[in-house]
Amino acid sequence: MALALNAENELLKDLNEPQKEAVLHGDGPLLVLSGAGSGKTRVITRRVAHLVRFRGVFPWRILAVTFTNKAAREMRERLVQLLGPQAHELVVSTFHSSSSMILRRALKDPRMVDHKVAELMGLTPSFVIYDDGDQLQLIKRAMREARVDPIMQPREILHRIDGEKNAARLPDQMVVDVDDARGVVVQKTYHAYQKLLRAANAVDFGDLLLLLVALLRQRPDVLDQYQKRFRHILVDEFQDTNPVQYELLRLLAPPERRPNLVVVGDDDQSIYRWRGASVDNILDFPEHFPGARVVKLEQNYRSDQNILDAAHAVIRRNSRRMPKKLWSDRPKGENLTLLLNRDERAEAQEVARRIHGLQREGFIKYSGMAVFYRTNAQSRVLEEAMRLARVPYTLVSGRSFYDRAEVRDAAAYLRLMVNPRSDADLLRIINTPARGIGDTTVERLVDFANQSGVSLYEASAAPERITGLNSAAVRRLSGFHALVSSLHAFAQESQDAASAVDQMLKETHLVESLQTEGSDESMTRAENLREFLGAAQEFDLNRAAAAVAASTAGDGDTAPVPPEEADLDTSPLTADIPPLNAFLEQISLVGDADAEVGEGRVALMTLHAAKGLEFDAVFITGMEDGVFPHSRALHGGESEDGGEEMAEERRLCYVGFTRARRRLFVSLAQCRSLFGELRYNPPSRFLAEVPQELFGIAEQELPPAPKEAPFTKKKRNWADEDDGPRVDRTYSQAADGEGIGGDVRGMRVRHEQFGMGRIISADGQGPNAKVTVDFGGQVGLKRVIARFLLPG
DNA sequence: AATCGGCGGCTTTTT
DNA sequence: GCCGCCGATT
Repeated sequence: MALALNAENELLKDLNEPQKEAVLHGDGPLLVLSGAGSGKTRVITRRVAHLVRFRGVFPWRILAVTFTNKAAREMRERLVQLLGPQAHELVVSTFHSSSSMILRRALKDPRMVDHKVAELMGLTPSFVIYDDGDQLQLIKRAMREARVDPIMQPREILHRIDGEKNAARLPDQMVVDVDDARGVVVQKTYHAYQKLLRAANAVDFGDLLLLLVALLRQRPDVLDQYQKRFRHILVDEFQDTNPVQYELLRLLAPPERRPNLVVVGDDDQSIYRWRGASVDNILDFPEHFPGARVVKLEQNYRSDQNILDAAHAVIRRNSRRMPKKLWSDRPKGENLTLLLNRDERAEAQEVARRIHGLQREGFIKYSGMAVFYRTNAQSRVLEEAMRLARVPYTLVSGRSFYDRAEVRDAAAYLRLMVNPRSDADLLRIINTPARGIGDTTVERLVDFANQSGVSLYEASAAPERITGLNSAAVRRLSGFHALVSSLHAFAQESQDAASAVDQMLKETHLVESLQTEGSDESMTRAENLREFLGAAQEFDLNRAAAAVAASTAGDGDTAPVPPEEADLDTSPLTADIPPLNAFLEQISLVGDADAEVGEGRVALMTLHAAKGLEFDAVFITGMEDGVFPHSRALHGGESEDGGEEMAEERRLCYVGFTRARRRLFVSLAQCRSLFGELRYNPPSRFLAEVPQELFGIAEQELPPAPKEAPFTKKKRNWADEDDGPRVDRTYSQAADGEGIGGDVRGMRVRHEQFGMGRIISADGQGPNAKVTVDFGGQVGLKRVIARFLLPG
């Protein structure tokens, strides 16, 4: 017993009081309001470990959900450290991934064979998950088939459908006013779209949650099973839950039963409202779950006080917050630094220069620094500056590897292997590599399939029945059908993902066809496909290792299962999913998990991507009204959400600031080109909200901004220059704003292609102003865009 | 069947 | 300013 106590103390020793309270909280709902850097992951992992080791809870009774795979992986790793192999019996995964697994299990369950859940009709356990691109394709098809008025962009319809799914509404449950033409379009398309998905044995991301909710609502027997199993549910980043996710939680943990539901989050860090997340979920939690205990974690262990003060100064302007204030017993630390720049290039240069400086001082490594921006479009200039200044950097952006065309092709083949009904995948690769099946043939195939009510794959089985096809087309189609059919048969037998990938690459000749092309680019693509095979091999190895670990767990000294629950399924959710399906699931839901921030490199990312990370030094660029806060949020007062958009921008700013441990640089440009146009934005309102005394003095003189830029010079080679204060020479020919800059006639100019010349006449304004130039000799008169000219 | 050019669009994007 | 889509062209 003494030993156990010591072990327990070990588990609690470096926790502060509220953290301990959350870890030791007994039964019933608990809301942990956890400010930035206050150790929330630590609370969740310690609580899980405590439940298992000191409260006799079986690990398989615990469901821990996160939003991102990265968060899930980190949590799992920490739990393995705390619990050893037993941790593999826990369910630690994302909402989507656990929903997907529960759905697959349910579809497989013999009791479900005649499942009465209409929304699930047509789905088999090997359903595939459609991504963004697939969705859009399907939307277009749905629009055609439902014959809707093309008054809306497919993208917009998709977005609206997504919204409906996030709100847990099926097509029939959509609330549409008859006069609302657009709403009618959305609803009709939504109906057709769902039909197409089911016909293809496919789901989209939204379906994973929505269909599970529908299933649990209509099948009390299934619901009961999971309610009984998961006696402890923990949710991370709860501020980002959307209504379906919340509904799912309420089904699994009904409020009236005082469930052991622990949600952890920070309303101030809710930045995904536009994706359907609802801050109300966290704000109203105590109401929805009567008797919920609330614990606040307000001690920040990450940032110096100055940084926290700045962050607080910004976030306090939001109304409708849970009252709390972060504090730290860390020193005040360095002042914040404001970087004023003439334009976005100067800004990027300055950031690169400061990064060099910090690195040279020796206290902060490249890997401890990050540059944030509001929109991806801003990254280009920053990247360029980093390259020229020889600052090693990584661009942190989602899931690059699996987004490459050739990898997606390979994935499409794999999905067809497990699910030949997947029309979107078939259309993607029917002529990849080129096998002479052109648009006309495909069109006829699609028509035929529609008329016969079968999938494209099935339709291609008897191509001679398709009207209008010549014999060559018939032959090619049946060849293609044979290929898919053979791959499908192989997949049924295959015991691991890698052999299936290998077989697929062999039979399709994807790699060879790229190699015959011979260009550098196609060689890289071929290489990517081999890497894809490598990923499958690695996946198999990991899976084997996890299986071993799970089988050796299980013999702990936890309490016995009560006899009435003896038939409860306690196996890992991943059990029984065939390897190839599991691999595909990982590709769809996890993406490129290994593409981690490079060691020894500065990280460049959007503010959204920065959530959950921390760095010694942070640069926030583009601190201008219109950039950050984004222009869309600027005129938000009268919009339907009453300034919620601005509130979200402010939370984003708070997230950005609180990523910094020691140094925070905020940077703005007096003007920047946006959509090819020079824009003069006022400094961000968030800057004005930060008390002056937190800043050192703005260190640079702000050079006068250019008004118009008739000549954009080629990039200077910044890296070759010294580090002194610089005056960029890009706009040495600043003009006065009239026409393309006063009278330019007669001016000597140089053009990259045409050489030297003299301006004859000019017309137009702004970036697309054109001039007629006499280049003399063979070239003669040319009308060119003024931007492409250098001063001669 | 592949390529070229014009046109529109355009925040963020865990899954 | 850049990308992606669509239609037209060879």
